[in-house]
Amino acid sequence: MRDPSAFLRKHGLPITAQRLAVLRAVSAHPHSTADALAEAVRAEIGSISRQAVYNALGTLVEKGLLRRIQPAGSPALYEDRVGDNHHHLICRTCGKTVDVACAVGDRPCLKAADNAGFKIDEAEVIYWGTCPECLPLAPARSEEQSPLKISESDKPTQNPSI
Amino acid sequence: MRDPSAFLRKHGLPITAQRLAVLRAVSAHPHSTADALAEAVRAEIGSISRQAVYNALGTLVEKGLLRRIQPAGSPALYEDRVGDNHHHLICRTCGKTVDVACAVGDRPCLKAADNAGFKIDEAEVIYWGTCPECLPLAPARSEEQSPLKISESDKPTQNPSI
DNA sequence: ATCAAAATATTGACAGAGTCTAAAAAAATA
DNA sequence: TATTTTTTTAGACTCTGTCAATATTTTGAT
Repeated sequence: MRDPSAFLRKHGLPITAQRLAVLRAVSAHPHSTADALAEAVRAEIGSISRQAVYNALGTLVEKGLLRRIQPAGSPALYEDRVGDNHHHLICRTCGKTVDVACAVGDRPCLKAADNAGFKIDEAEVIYWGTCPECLPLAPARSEEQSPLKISESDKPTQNPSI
Repeated sequence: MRDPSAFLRKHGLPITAQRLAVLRAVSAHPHSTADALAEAVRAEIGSISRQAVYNALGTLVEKGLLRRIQPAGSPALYEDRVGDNHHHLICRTCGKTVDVACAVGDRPCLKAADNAGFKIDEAEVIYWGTCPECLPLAPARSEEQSPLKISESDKPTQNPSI
């Protein structure tokens, strides 16, 4: 997004310092939590209320400027890459999240085998696994761990993006 | 699962009334929250603590007898259909959740276009849309609403399964 | 049947993430 | 610049889920 101000204006949204700063923070730190983004914004413009961050993220997601992903066991993450139907690959150990192109092509994921009468508008795909850095640390894995729940002791680098 | 007791024994788990009741509750009300399951169990055996429900669900998921799904914006849901790699279709309006067979086949979802060096162990797919009952209520939809977050006013049938 | 050891259930406090509300402040509009 | 609309702030609150200590139940062997 080249001109965030123009975009906000186009949608009839008042342009505020908070919204612009949140937008820049997401762009600079994709796949970050609301909390991490609030910190990033504070580093840039001094201060912002928690609610203002949630407000900004909420309306920007609603208007389609941002995308919210909510992995199991993790707070919501935000990114500014929208409209290309890409998916995500998340490390169960450190939480690192990377984008992956849709495996099936452009937007075919929207077709379920049987839609049960639903009108489907989104296919959300999350690949769970272990990232290259964490592979040597935890080669074996039992049936399931609570994903993204890192005990304070064995976390290598939480929120590596920010 | 025909004989839950045998299964528990096989895994070295003590057989408790709570675990068996939770198991039956999930079987009777698939795609329910921990809270709803607690209610169902209470209706059957009188009482159970919240923690016991979480404990039972946790260990049963861990042992592979149950599956936990955690849709964005919703508390975790549980089901007893495991091991067949099916996916889910969720109504944004009323939260109704139905099973759908994997569109691509047996377990090919495990292949991402580019695995970025990750060792992928699960592909989680959720189709978001509007169910037949809710379609007439909300024909138009803006870019995104907070999924599964139903304002008290316009919810048709929350937790229809229980 | 009974008893000791191990595991689970209960209870109540606690934590993280997010929402709600009313009042204050800032943008937009005229 | 005055007015109206919208956003921001601050703080209380809710909802899911977890932690920890104690009481209870299962187990397995007598």
